[in-house]
Amino acid sequence: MLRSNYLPHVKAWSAVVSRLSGSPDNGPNDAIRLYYSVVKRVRRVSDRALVAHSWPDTAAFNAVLNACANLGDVKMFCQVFDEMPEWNAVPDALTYNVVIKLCARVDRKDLLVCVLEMMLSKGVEPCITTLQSLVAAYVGFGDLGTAEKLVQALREGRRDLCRVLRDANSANHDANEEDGDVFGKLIPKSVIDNSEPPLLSRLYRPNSRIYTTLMKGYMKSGRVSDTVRMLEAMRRQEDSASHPDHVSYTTVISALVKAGSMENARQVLAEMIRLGVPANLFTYNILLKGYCHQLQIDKAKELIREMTDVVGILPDVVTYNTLIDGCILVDDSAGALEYFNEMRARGIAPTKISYTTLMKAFALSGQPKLASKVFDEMLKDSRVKVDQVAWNMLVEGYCKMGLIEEAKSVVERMRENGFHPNVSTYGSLANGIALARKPGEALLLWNEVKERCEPRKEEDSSLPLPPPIKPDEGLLDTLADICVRAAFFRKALEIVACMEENGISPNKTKFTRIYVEMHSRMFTSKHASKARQDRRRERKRASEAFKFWLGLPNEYYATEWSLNPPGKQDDYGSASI
DNA sequence: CTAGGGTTAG
Repeated sequence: MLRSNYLPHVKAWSAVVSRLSGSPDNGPNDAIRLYYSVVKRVRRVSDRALVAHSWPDTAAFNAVLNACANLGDVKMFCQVFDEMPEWNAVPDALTYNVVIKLCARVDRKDLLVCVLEMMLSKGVEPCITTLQSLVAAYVGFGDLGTAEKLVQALREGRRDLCRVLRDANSANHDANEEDGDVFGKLIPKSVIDNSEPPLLSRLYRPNSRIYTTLMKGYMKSGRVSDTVRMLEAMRRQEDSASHPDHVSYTTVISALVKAGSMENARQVLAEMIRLGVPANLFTYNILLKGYCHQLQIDKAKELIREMTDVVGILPDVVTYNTLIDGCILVDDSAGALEYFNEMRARGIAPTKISYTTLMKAFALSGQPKLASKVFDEMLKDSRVKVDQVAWNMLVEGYCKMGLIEEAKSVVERMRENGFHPNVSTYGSLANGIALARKPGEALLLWNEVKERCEPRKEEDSSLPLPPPIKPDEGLLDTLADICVRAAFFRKALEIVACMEENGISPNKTKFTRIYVEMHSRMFTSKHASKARQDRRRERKRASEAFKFWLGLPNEYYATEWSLNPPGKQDDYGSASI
């Protein structure tokens, strides 16, 4: 079989897998597919030793596992992991670092310490980035307390890190057991039963990456002074490996920019320059965003001039995307277009974010036709792939103008192209419907939203059902608002019940005001015909139920509950709050 | 230059 000679060397195919594993869009899936296509061909060769050069090694597995982790696919991860012995590939520190990343992706904070313990018990020595991954994972969970304890323990030269983490974790037992059986084999929780946890085999000094990871935690949670204090502490460190570098400074600048302290942010930049720590494009882009958000476009332009002319850093696509968004913030859609064209003229390729941001400029300024033209350009540009956000922006453009029919036909096209509307799409439609004053459309929309809220059942997955959605406050409040105004009280009650199921408290004050202003004199006409009164009965019942929910005086206060027809009790079901 | 600190769109 000559064919077997055509099997690529593991170094070659795993390099591709590695590159794909972290790339956006379908990269991780392609990575896994590539792995299986090679492995399948190797398995077909009767004497596998002949194609040993193609066997996946530990590095190849790490790349595939990274793809699984990026997808958050625990089942696939365990499946690939279990195939390692077949090829004599032994998990190394990097493999377990990817496991840590997987735990972070799928919300299993409780398993982080188990990974560390398993590494130690299997004799795999953690590397410094293992510890950084752990810090990053805790930071990602918003658990800065544990992240701090971890860093502090490292600083103190402690080797009982597992003990430290177990103690920190003992507070929260609410582990998500759903993946337990899948994870069970990979990371046995039994390791943390009674016995004293293993000790680190050596000491680890925190480096500036670890400190910066913790700083990022402070930054993300808006703790500006802690971020700045961390920088100061790093500067006082004796060992140069923990001194702040350009990323540390940039993180501080990011924290200050987020807090709107542009003056202070500029001072940190000046400090970087003074100390000879090179600011880079990231640093400038962050500052740029700050000026745009402060609506200081002039300052933004000045900064770019300084960056280009003095420092010699050229703007990139992110710079331009930020500037385009900055124009939108000051209602300058023409300026947004100018920057877009300037960018292209300079040979900087627009990304899907560039196109979508430019669409936003036209959508928000009431020019859906122009937004649509940008969308068409995007479709023609082979370098970018139209995604959900772009479709949503197109829908938003029409909804912003109350052009419901156009918006609906875009949603149809969107479906034909394989994208299901999401909460954001529905939010735009709801706003458009409110603007167009077409409450009948709101009923249709609510029916669809209601369908998508239902948890899907495994059995009837014969058809590719759209994924379930978790409606947000904006969407439900808008729908309820429309229904209350249109006196669709039955539907309004359904929607507010849905809000409460999703932990959103409906704005009763607002709905009461709308009810009193618009409907308090409803059903008071004495001149209606008998037939008309009959037709109105159901609506009146709904109205009373809604008043009951609002806490307004209603006929239930004056009437015996038992007077309701027994079979009709359910009518009020959604009102029983 | 793969897991591994800092930027942009709904």
